[in-house]
Amino acid sequence: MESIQSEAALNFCQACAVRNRAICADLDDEEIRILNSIGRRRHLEAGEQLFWEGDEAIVVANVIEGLLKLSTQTSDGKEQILGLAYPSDFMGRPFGNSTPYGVEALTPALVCTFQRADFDRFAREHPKLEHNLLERTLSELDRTRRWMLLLGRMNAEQKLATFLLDMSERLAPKGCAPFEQSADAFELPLSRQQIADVLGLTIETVSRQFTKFRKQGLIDLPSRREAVIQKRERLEELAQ
Amino acid sequence: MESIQSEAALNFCQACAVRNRAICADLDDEEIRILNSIGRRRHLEAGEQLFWEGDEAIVVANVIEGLLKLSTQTSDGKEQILGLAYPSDFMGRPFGNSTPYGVEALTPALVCTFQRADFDRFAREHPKLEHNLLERTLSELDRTRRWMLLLGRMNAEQKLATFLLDMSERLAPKGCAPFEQSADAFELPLSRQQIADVLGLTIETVSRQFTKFRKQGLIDLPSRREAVIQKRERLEELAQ
DNA sequence: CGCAATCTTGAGTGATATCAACAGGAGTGG
DNA sequence: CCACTCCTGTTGATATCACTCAAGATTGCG
Repeated sequence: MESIQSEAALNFCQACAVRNRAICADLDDEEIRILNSIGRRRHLEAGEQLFWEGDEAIVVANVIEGLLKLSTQTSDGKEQILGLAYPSDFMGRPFGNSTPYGVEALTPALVCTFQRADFDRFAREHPKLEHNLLERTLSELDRTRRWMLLLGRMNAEQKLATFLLDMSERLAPKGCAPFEQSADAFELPLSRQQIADVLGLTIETVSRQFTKFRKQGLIDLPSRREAVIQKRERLEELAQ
Repeated sequence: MESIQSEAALNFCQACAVRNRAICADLDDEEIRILNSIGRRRHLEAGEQLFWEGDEAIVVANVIEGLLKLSTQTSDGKEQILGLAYPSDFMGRPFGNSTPYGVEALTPALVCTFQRADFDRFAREHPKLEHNLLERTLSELDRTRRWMLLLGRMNAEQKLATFLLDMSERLAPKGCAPFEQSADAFELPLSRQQIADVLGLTIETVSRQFTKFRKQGLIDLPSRREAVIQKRERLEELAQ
């Protein structure tokens, strides 16, 4: 088992779909070999939990495929989704004692996990990786702060318009080939309740806003899990 | 002028109040000397702006003394405060093109600024500093995400209770001497409007909640800019 | 003392939450 | 193929919390 793992090690990372975008980008072969030896791939079903809020921070992970949510809740059980993790995103809390949020797969997902102790040690010895992680963390902080404006100062209409535009942008690059997949039609990887938990609303308010947008011809909803943006400019005006 | 600056260089940082807590902690004398040569101290009056949202990200800075706010606004002018910067905190966007938030001093402040290009170059050459910055950014991201729960899922009462407890905690270590300053009585460095902008509320709602807490005996308000926590446990229950 | 800025309080409104009923699909078993 | 159920989402009725608008009160300052 051990030898199979190490033999396959290089191929694993080399063939990795996010090899050039994740924090392991720009590492040399030797570094990749080490990283590979301490990382483990893991499949998750939709709905499966990768870590729980308040866990001892034992594990960190990279997303290879799929979509996951980071979330927390008030003591009376209201949930707030703190962010979504797309392929190449990093999850978990290095250099810390506990994971301050739970992580759950929204779609079937493939992640690359590391024991935090291993990861921390490797990171401290490899500034290039720490630099990549720093850039990623700074971007994530910017994105999170932008979301604070949404949560604190936008009404339901602005929130949903912003959400739809954000999703269409983030889900589009999937087919980043020459024939780029239309960003206007996409599958919603979140349920209405989860959308509500992202936007700080209730499921009923989200549903009503969807209906309103549909009746105004801004969007179409072929099914519960599909959305089509029909008047992007108008949505952009609403989102501002 | 130039020579005075470089002569005084070492002393500047060595005498710095946040020397051991800011991202420059643990740097050796030579590193400190370089950092000092590229940094400039700057005083800010309360209300003075250090950078504007959307600025080209030309400058980054460390807080030495005072309190500053990071904020952004919707296109219709509603403000959201994204965070407060206390002594030893880092502000600005290294490795990026524009500062995604404005920074304004809430009290008279002393900051240590760097041209971003200088800072970026120094950081990339000094992993220790990048590591410090990474740890700080990770903590800030955790804190920001916790605030998302407040903005998205708490009511006005929970928000203000959380705010008061947070302030009392963050302002307390000022007198971190043996005779620690009481955390229960503190000066509010924010106006009612600014508190509203932190909490995603209106000034009237904040004012009403203050009055309610005062009438319930949870807090005292000796003046507009002072608060005294009288029933901390009760506030903690409300904040959850 | 008077003015301006900030804060507080009041009254009324409105957006979103809450509670409740219903609708539509997907899966299951007869 | 059709009933049945479960789950998710939609729609309606009502309540409530926070916002808005407006008027005073307090504070600081020249």
